[in-house]
Amino acid sequence: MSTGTDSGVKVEIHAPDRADEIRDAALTLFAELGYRATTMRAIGQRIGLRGPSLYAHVVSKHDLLVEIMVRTMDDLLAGYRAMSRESDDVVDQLRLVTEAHVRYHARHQREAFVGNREVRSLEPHAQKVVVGKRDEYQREFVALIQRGARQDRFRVQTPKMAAFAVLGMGIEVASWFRDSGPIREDAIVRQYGEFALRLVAAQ
Amino acid sequence: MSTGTDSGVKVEIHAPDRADEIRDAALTLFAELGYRATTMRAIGQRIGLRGPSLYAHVVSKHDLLVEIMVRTMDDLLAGYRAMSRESDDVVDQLRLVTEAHVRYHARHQREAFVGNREVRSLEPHAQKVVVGKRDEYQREFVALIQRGARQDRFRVQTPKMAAFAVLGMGIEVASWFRDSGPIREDAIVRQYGEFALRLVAAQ
DNA sequence: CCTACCGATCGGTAGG
DNA sequence: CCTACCGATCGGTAGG
Repeated sequence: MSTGTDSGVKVEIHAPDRADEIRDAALTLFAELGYRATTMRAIGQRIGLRGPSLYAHVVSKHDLLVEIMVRTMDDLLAGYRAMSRESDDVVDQLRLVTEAHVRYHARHQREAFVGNREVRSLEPHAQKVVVGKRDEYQREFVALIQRGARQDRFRVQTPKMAAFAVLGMGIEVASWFRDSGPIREDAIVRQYGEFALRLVAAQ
Repeated sequence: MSTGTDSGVKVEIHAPDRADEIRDAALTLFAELGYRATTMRAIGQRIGLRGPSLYAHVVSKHDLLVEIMVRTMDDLLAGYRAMSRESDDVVDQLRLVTEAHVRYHARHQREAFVGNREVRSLEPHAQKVVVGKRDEYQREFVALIQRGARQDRFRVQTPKMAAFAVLGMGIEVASWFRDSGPIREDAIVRQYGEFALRLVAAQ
């Protein structure tokens, strides 16, 4: 066991066991084909197992989706909190949390794609949990922009709309960013941080 | 037959026949459940038919998806072109095409959701056609922002990133806008048009 | 971790 | 536009 950084957040790194391998294979296929179109057989095939063998390590296909989506939202929330603690200045905070948001979506495209596409594939209870976390994440951005507006550092009429615009442009990075493309991850992250400040007309 | 306006574009309005009814029911279910999870029986049920009866009006389930997605991209492209013809000023143009983009995503949430979620459910040929149209739409925004940058009306380092940011924030409107919510469609449309100009630091 | 297999679902066709 | 039905797929279990 050791610790590493990802989006600036300390995360546990441990030797990947079978369950982790399965989750990773599932994530790849859920992103490529969609949850419904992915079969347990295909997930097994990616790691040299037969479909039924997976059930020694995971509860069900649905449970794989839940674990993936809960982890995604927890990582985003942890990234937000870590970054907002880095500064007391609301302008810096908005830049930092936007950068973390965009970096996550550039680096974790599979998670972002599945998270946005498969919410409706979750059973009602799991959906409530995941949507709750997503709403919490969104509310953090809204509250931050409201704070900035109250301090007269941001010029926005509706903090909610500005927050959703910042979140939305960042989410879409997951759909077009390619590691092999001409635009570097750091360039995107910095540029979108700047875009966020422009959006709220930061003073 | 008569004509109406939608996103400022003249579109043919005709008495909806069975095929239109089926497409609309399919669109609703594709958006709610996803393409794979939607059955022909369920589509039929929404309009009082049995599953097999649909085949008198449509070729296949896949063909329904193709028709829906091609129409979506054609409507977006037509909206873009209609709006960009409304002005010679690049600042006005960016505001107008962003407004049309956002209005489409506020009004056609089902189409937007399916369009973004189900590209990978298309057969290779159909996927090439739809992705081609989407790329064309994106290139229009990039070219417009490049033009504005050359005229020194926009201050952007990478027109492509600014274009994708504008497109992305608008696309996400389809995920959170609710007709019954506190924010009115016109308010969103105007605000996002303004956001686009702020993003490119329009002079 | 495997093979064999069950039960259910579903797109599409046959034949009226 | 319907009922009856085929052929294929798939999540998950049994039993080793």
